[in-house]
Amino acid sequence: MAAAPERVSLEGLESKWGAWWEEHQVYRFDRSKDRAQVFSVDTPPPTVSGSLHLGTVFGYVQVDSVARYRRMRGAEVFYPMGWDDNGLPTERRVQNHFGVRCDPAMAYDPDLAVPDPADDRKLVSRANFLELCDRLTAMDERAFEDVFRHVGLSVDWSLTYATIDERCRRVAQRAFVRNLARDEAYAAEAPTLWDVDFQTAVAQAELEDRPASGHAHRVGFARADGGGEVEIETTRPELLGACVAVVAHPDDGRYAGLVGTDVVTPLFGVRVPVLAHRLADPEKGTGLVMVCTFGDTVDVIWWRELGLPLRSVVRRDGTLVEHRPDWFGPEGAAVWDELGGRTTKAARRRIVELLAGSGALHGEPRPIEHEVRFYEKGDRPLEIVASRQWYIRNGAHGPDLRADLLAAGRELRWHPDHMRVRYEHWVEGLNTDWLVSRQRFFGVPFPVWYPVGDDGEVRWDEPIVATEDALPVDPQASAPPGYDAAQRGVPGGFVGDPDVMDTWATSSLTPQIACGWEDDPDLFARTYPMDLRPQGPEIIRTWLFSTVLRSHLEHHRLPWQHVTINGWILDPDRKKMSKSKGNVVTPAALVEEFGADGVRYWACSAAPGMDTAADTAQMRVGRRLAIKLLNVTKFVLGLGVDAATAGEPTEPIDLALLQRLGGLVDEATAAFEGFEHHRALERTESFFWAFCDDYIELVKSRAYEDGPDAKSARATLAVALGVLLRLFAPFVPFAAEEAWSWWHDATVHRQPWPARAELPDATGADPAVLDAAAEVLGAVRKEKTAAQRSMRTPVERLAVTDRPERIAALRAALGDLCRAGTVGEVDLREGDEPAVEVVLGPAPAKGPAPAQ
RNA sequence: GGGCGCUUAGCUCAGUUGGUUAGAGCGCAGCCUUCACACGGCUGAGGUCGUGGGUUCGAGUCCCGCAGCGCCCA
Repeated sequence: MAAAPERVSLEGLESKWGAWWEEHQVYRFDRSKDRAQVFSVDTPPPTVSGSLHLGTVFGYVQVDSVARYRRMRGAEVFYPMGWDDNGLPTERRVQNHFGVRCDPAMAYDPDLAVPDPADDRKLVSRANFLELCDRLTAMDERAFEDVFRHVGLSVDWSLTYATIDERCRRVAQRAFVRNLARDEAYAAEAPTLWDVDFQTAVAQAELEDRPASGHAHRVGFARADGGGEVEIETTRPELLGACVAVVAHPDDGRYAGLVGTDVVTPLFGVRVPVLAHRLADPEKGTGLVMVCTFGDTVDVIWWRELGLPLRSVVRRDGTLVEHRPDWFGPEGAAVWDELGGRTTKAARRRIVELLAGSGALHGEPRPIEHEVRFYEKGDRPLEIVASRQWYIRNGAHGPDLRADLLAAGRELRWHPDHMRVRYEHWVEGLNTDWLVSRQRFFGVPFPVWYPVGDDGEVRWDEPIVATEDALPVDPQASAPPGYDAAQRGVPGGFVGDPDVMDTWATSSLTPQIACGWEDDPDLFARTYPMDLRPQGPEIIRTWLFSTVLRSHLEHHRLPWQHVTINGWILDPDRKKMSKSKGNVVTPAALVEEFGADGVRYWACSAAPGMDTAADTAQMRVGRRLAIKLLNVTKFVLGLGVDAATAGEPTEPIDLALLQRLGGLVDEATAAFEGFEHHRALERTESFFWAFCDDYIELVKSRAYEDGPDAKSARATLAVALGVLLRLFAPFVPFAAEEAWSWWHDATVHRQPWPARAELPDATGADPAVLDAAAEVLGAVRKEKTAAQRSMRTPVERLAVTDRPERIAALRAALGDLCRAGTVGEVDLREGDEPAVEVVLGPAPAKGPAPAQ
């Protein structure tokens, strides 16, 4: 216990109390508590590639206020942190940071020096590349932890995990192996959305549509029966060589006679059928559309539903195949010599020239604006290629599972509730199973090998799945049971699955990872299913959905009871903050300027789900609140307040304050119970300022005196301060702890949350006593301000006319009112017209105030 | 095109089931060095609650239409 300093300050509180909390393990999880006593939080593992975004701090601080509240309510809070370090963002950052590219064919170099970014595109082996990923993420994780500690997140850092660490790899592989055993996961050769730059498959959840400029080309196809030409319209003429059919809507009378006949593609001379399908739009272009394998996802539907052949011309790097496809007619050969090997963009330009030269291009290409499908992290439009990929069933093709997942969404408690519909729309709109394999390096490998036949062919249909006790495994580094390492890649031997899991395939298991699923059954029983999943709105369809899915498949239950969704951070122009706009402020700089408590106050002022401007003015207000808290505490303690000698509140105005305080405690508690931290803060704050400006001003003179009246004031101040510091502790934990430390030894963050029952009995107190006194005091101040006089100016005469009950209430606080307003003569009168008359006296003498 | 959310003072936002005269903070203006606080305090000005209808004794609050902004999906 330290006495309040002469002059209070917020400087240095973050490091002082951060170190103290760590040393005393204030937030350490006590695993002797059982499930009913535990409140477990499934903290989002932030992507550790680059710098921490203010929006992340915003959301995490809100959650921390809830965690701190629960802890004070007596729950044992299970609050781990995780880092999401695997996946493409890290690979991309490693490539840029070190100037390297991964070449899986190279051998590991144990002596590889840390590459110099100036050596652009230096090739390194897969193992070396992964080491560089580990090196860089370790640096980022330290920086992130530092910021989180400085804003006072009350996580138990001893529970930290990273999505690429051994424990996460084991959980991800174990869950996958079980999915596989229950036929919830499967591999399939299928058309796949493909990013040609990253050269990896991407999932439905990672798509985004972007507006793009293009051209509509009218192209003539000859009728195979020699009956002239028909006209199709396409934005992707470079795929003409991949054309497998032409479709029209079944009700489109213009083509009723054409359906069922064949047409011939220009340039390549390939005979393709004209077919009817409901997805052909008669309003679009000519109403006839060519089907290619594959230009877009509708092509995939046509290909599948109409049983068309596969004729691919686009390779995985976004260029056209070099060799001439064997389905072309003789005239196609010369054309392909020009097109093969070109990028789709270059091929498009050339094929338009060729079509124009042959007369098959009708009119000029017409410029259009349309939506084009991109990988959300990608730079070029997605292609669709046929490839072998791993999938997890998600209800897209299973009505029972979909119904279960919809039911799970209804059972989950959403805050705010309207976020539920985003989940429902996503589940209802799913059209493919979840594609979980990625053709990348820094991720969790699939624990699967394949035999190689004596003929040298890989038996992709006969996977050898690792046993659970062997996990985690890297099939690129170890051999499957029954084989030895020398048999890798040789006839009669084996190969490892080359792919890694999508990041979400691991992070969809954060509840299992954090709670120690299978690895620590005792911990799991005490923490799972978890109480709260806090997260951002943009990852409902990815993280939230996939976590619900995995938990349903494995445990047949929700992974958590509640989910809170935080809002976006907007810059002062109400634009979403983003690095590309250059309007990002670093959280560390803001903590430096406004203090952790100031930044936290700003964050906690926002309701769940509410978009919020990055408003430094609000942070300044929070900083001021924190300072005020320290000053008030210093003042109250300076009166000689001491819990042991405080005595009992007896004065009507003191009892009035206590009754109001009880109401505040009820409100703040109810707000937190409903996950409305912002309401708890707002109510506490407004009570606090009225407490300072009115109540303290009214009673302070009395509190300096001796006798029972003074004791009543001091006891009330002590009780109120003790309650207020605890109510504020979740929001401004540093100032609250500092102030608390001046009169207590134990941390405020493990004190019991205030309850009405602990307050001195104020039943029957009239809260109007405080209201009336505060209002008349305000009238006196107003008069002094209007006369441009000091607040110490004596009031010669104060006359108040009001309803009888108001006059009675005022009389009960008259002594305090007169001292606070330096009032001499008072005239209280009952009457119908409320009025306050203030007659000011001469200015007080200069010099020190008389001793009280 | 569909869905969800938002629209209240110059700015940021409260306004819980419909109920006197719509609130707060910031900013602004004026005043006060007052013995917890100038990293302060006091006082004040400032709003036809986006818009048009409807329900009701009564609407910022409920219903319908429209507009603007944002996000998500197609």
